Amino acid sequence: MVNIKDIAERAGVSPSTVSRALNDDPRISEETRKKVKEIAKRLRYKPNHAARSLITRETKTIGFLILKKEKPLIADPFYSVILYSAQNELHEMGYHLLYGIIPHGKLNPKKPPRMIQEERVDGIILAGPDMPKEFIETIVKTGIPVILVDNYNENVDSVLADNVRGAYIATKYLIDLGHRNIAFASGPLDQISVYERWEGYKKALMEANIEYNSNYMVEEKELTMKTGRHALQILWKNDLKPTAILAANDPMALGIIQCAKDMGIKVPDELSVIGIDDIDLSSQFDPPLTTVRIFKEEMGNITAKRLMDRIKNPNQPPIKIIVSTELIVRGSTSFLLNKK
Amino acid sequence: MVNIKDIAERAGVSPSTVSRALNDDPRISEETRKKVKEIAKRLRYKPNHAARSLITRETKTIGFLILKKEKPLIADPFYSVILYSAQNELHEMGYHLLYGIIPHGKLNPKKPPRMIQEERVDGIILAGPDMPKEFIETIVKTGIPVILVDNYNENVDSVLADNVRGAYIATKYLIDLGHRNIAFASGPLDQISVYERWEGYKKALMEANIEYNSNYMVEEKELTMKTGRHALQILWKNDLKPTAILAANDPMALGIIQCAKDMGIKVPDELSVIGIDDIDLSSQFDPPLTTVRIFKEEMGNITAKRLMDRIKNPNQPPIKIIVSTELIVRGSTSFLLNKK
DNA sequence: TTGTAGGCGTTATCAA
DNA sequence: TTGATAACGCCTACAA
Repeated sequence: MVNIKDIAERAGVSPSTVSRALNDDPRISEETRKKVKEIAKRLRYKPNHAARSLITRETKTIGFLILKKEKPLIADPFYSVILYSAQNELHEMGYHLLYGIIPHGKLNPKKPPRMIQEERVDGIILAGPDMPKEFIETIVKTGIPVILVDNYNENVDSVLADNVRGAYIATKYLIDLGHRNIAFASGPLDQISVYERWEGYKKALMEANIEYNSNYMVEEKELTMKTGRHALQILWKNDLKPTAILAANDPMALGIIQCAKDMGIKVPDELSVIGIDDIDLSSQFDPPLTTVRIFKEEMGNITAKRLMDRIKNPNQPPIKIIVSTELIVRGSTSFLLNKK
Repeated sequence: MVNIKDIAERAGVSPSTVSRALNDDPRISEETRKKVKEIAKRLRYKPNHAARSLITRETKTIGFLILKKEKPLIADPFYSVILYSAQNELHEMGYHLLYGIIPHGKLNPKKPPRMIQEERVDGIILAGPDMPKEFIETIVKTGIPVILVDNYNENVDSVLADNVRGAYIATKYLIDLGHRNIAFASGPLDQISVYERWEGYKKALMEANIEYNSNYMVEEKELTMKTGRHALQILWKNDLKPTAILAANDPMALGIIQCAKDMGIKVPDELSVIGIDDIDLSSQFDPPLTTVRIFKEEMGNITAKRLMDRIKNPNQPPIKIIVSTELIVRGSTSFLLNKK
């Protein structure tokens, strides 16, 4: 690979002049700058990253860390989109993305990840709600800029969807359709986004003077189609069956719809179902799922931008960025039919 | 961050001794080695990556490149799994993964990606069937070790699922169930894996002396539930309707099942449907999808391992690794019922 | 078995 | 406006 010295020789100047010309140092003559740049281009010169970062102490690389649970070895499409859009944004700004996925068992919350210890990254994105608090704080202590996506910690920047409002507008929509017996098929409440959705659900009920009924709330361990099915079976044991269900996310909603079909319950005539996420599948389902859209791509972009900003200006107080949500009405919800 | 000099001082030896002790150079005394390592550990020393790679010319980093189409901004779960398992394997071997996603329009096939030009990676994984040939060859020309996943090029290593056999065993299974009118809901044939699946399908027909009927083949532009639905509608226009359909992948198969339900066609009684991929959803579907399992995780692992091997021993001829496939019988297929 | 010195490619400092 | 020189942290001849 061609280096700065090669260019210097050909241009008849010193290596430091070349370096300055290439970095647009103002105190270099237009003439030499031009000449140097031309030669550099002709020779397809690219600065050696290791050498540069050794002295500048900048890697122009951002780490993206995500935790992996044992059981569902699925890569969650939600984070795939975040990953994509974040890297896209970073690339525009001349940064690279170092991707790390930590198997759940292997995490040592007291030890910063290798990419930080080896000084391979200038900042780090922590994705997902199950990042242990202690681990986050270990990383913060290293002094590296950090940002959280789909998670919250008061000491660092974070980007979240407006889950409270998302669940709220979904529930309110059901109420406006005439429903009163509205259930919430929940996931693990220790995940902040799930918890917030639960809050939004309750808030809408309260505003409509509908009493919260704990029999209408099922807390599942996971957010999958399978647990959705399971939730419906539990809910259906109630004497007074719900006429509408808000699911904590789309896969659960889809599971509920499927299970309802199996049980001979008509969706949406006998049961309205609404999800949260707007995954791709939802629009293709039968019936197409009414749901709350999360702007995932925007979340990824914003995460990247905010992290860059913090790297440039480190002395800012932590902020929490809430990305709005939007109701998408499709076919899985309908007016309450007066059957009794 | 603590460096080799800090350790040297504390240990009362020279920096080079520290370096040697840490790298297990045999001509260092057990005693000093022990002492040095202990201090290093206590001080949480991690070698600075930039400095090391500047001299060793090794980055201990592998690039993972994937193309992004304009339309479906979805991150394909297939590659998410490959990505995960490859990075997992690389991590075990002390390597990092630099993730790059190229928007389809932005690709310049004549220009190696920035991560290569800046010498940030020791090798590169190219994922996906739509990587332009010219681009692959541009990269090969740089001399960097390359491996392809779900794609093939005679000049480089590649890892593929055994698509021919997968489609073959699926089709054969349908034939063994008594079906004769078997359709193939295809995706774009310029994708190697789709093409191979088509071949496997034809091979099974031929062996059973069933004539290939081009009316039973629909080539869709994409491999989604939507195109699956569309394919069924086309196929159903035939005078002699198929009694079984092999879909080019699982989402298409699921779309076919859904559409069949809408049209009042009973699956599997009136129509057997079989997919290829075994995505997570398939087992949860109603009816659960009979499909051909692709060992995605294994493909990712093997890709990483082979690339490492090639980095260590560069002078090997290119090889093509075919990972076997496996039939998973579930509920979407059944014996042909004699209705006429 | 260990230490000294030089160099990897780049940028930063100090002179000129 | 430019050049020489040092330095970043590590590794590796060569010397001791």
